[in-house]
Amino acid sequence: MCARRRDAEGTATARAERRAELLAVAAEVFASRGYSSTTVREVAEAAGILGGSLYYHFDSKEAMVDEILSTFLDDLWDSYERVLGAELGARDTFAALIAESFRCIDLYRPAVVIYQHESRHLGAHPRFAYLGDSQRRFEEMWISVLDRGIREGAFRADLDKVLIYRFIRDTVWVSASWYQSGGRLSADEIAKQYLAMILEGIQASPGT
Amino acid sequence: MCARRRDAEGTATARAERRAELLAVAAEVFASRGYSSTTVREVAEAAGILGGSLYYHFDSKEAMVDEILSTFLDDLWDSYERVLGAELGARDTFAALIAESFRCIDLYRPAVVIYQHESRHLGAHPRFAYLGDSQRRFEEMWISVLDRGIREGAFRADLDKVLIYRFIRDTVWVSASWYQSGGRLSADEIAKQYLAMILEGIQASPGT
Amino acid sequence: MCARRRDAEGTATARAERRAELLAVAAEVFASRGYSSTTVREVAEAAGILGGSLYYHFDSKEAMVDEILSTFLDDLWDSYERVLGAELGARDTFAALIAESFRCIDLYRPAVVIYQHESRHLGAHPRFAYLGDSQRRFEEMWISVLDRGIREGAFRADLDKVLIYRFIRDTVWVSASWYQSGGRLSADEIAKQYLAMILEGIQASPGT
Amino acid sequence: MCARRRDAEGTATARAERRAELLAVAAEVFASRGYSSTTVREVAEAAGILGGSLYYHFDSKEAMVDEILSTFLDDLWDSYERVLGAELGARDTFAALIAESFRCIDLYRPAVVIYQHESRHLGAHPRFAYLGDSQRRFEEMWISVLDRGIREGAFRADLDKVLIYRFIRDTVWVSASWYQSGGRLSADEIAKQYLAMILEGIQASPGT
DNA sequence: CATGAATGAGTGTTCATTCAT
DNA sequence: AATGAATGAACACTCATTCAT
Repeated sequence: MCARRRDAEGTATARAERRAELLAVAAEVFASRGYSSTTVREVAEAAGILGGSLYYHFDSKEAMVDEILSTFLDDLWDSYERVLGAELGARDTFAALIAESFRCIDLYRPAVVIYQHESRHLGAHPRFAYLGDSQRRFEEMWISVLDRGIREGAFRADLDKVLIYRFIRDTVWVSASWYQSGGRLSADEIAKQYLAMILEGIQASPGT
Repeated sequence: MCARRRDAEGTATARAERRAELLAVAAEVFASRGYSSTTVREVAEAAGILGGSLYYHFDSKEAMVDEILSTFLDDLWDSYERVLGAELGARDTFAALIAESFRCIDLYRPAVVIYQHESRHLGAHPRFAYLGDSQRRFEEMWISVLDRGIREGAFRADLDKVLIYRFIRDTVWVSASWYQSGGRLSADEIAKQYLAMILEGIQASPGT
Repeated sequence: MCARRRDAEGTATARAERRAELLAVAAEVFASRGYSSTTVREVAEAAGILGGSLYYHFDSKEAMVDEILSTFLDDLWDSYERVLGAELGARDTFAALIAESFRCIDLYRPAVVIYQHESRHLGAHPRFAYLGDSQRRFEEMWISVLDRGIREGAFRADLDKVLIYRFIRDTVWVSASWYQSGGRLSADEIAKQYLAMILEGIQASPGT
Repeated sequence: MCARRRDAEGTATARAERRAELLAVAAEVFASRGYSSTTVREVAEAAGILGGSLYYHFDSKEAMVDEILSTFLDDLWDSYERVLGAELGARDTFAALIAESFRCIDLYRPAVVIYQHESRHLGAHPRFAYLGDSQRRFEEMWISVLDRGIREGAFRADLDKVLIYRFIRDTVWVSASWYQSGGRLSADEIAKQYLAMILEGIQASPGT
């Protein structure tokens, strides 16, 4: 019985590991070649197997992106909620959200790239309704943090709130398209400098 | 003679106008659905004709994007060169380049969106080598302006130059994906506020 | 009235001439590129007009080959019948038929080439049933001449009649594919040497 | 181990056999309907599969003809070289070449037919440059054999050499268009009678 | 007579997917 | 788990043909 359970666990784990391996490969390929221009054969080839064999592990090409994207988004929202639950001041919340975003970019770079390129396109299918939901929730969250920051006097009041939101969102998330884990600059370092640019701008301070 | 010339001009113009019309439609569709996921039939349908009819005007789907992208890039570089030729200070050059960029986003929004989504993918073909060339030239130009600004004391010296470049490039150009000509905010207004955010940041000034 | 008739005749003639011109061009193009691989546009271009304009003169691409082939076959059969009507001996009939064949190759080279390449393919359509009829009549005629020649002692009796027929037919008609009117050898000269080879072979005579 | 090797051989062989089967079908269809008027779907249907399925085995329609033609030409030239290497007299070389030609017509009838109908057309593409090469080599070879035969006194000197060459080439190879393997006359028998006609002609000998 | 824009059926080809092995 | 042959719908593109001008 014990042996059996160990076996069952072993194969279940092995299966999950193989899935994860294949998804990592798929994410990388989808990110670099684009989801719809990538063929299932290319994904399979990158994984060292034949096209048809992927269908033992996944129901469809769509199911692969689905899992890639939802895994990433689930982790992202978990971390965002942890930050929001800490009940910090607006500025510190803001800084923490930026840091968490870069952490996720570091961890899920291919998924982020796919998200940016394909979310509008995929969002049309009911299966991917969660992409739109996430986006809306995302906007609400940031606008609310910005709002609070303006009320608290941490952020400028002379700018359009929605414009600030988009400015930040775009600049942060698009960095996934050039970010390289293990590159010249760490995710932390990029996060730090990006936070500085967003908050203080790139202009030399008059007093410096 | 006069009639003849008018006729000749008329037909040549009519042809060019039809091309421009169809290209505008194609650009819009490519931008919203993605180049490779858009079928030629969809473009044609959006133009109110049948798929095959597009081939009377254009050699291929590729030829369409080619014309869309190169028209945009030609105009962009013309205006950039006008700015650089004016020999302003680094800060003013910087501001003028941002303004010109937003002017082009306003004029060529679909082309810009296509450029961002497809340039890496298309750049692989020799036909689209100019996309890579443009990108390199673009980076050199901005880095050189930033360099000059740092030397002139206009920009902060404590940030990574390449990071600043990417920060600006991403934030400016990605705005094409949500910008709506005739929307709540004009291109000029967006350019102004973006310039403020880039230069001064979103943090409330201590003295205010 | 007289002027009118002259005009009417003039235009009717002009029309017929234009048709003939266009058919000559079409025949040349069909012969060199193959009927089905030749596009109507290519024919038109070779004639210096646009594709659609051919439809003022002809009902269809098919109608063009039809006219090209039937014109040739009508002339061929007229001349064959003249030969057969002369009631010569088998050998002289044979020689005259060969000569007439080469005369037609000279006059209708492109039509002959088209006939050889496309007759089986076109013959499937009821419109081109006459191609098959012609072929059958052709075989009967030659077999009967050969038969008579064998009975008269002019031709060898130790060979398969059908084989002789095919041997001659192939060697004569295929020459259309390389024959050039106005080339090094005239049609007459080729006819003479071919007749010699067919009758006497290429072996050196023992007595020479 | 033995089982494995058999398996490996088995699959490789099975694949090669399937290719050969499909190529044989394709050759037959191309030969009877013409290469460019034959659709890939027709080839597939003749093979009992669907159009797209052919692309599992072959890269393109072009790749199919390519393989069909080059397989035939490779074998043809191998056998020609064996004949030429035997260093026989001109007449025997001549006879052996004719015999080998008919052997190849018997073996590769559809390929021969395709070669005759499409070689000019296909030869334009660089991929099929070997068709032109083969043709030139072919002419050189025959002309040289004829030359030698004339010098040796085996062949008549009063005929145009190039004309003899074309006479033979056409008459021999066009026979592929009507030859039926397993028909009334065997390839050997046809070769024998053709050789007789070419060498001695069809005229009754004076002494007989 | 000829143009040029459009049609629509059909072509070669691709590709996600299936399934017996 | 993976293979490999096959499917079939969809794609970019071609081309004979039409027709208002």
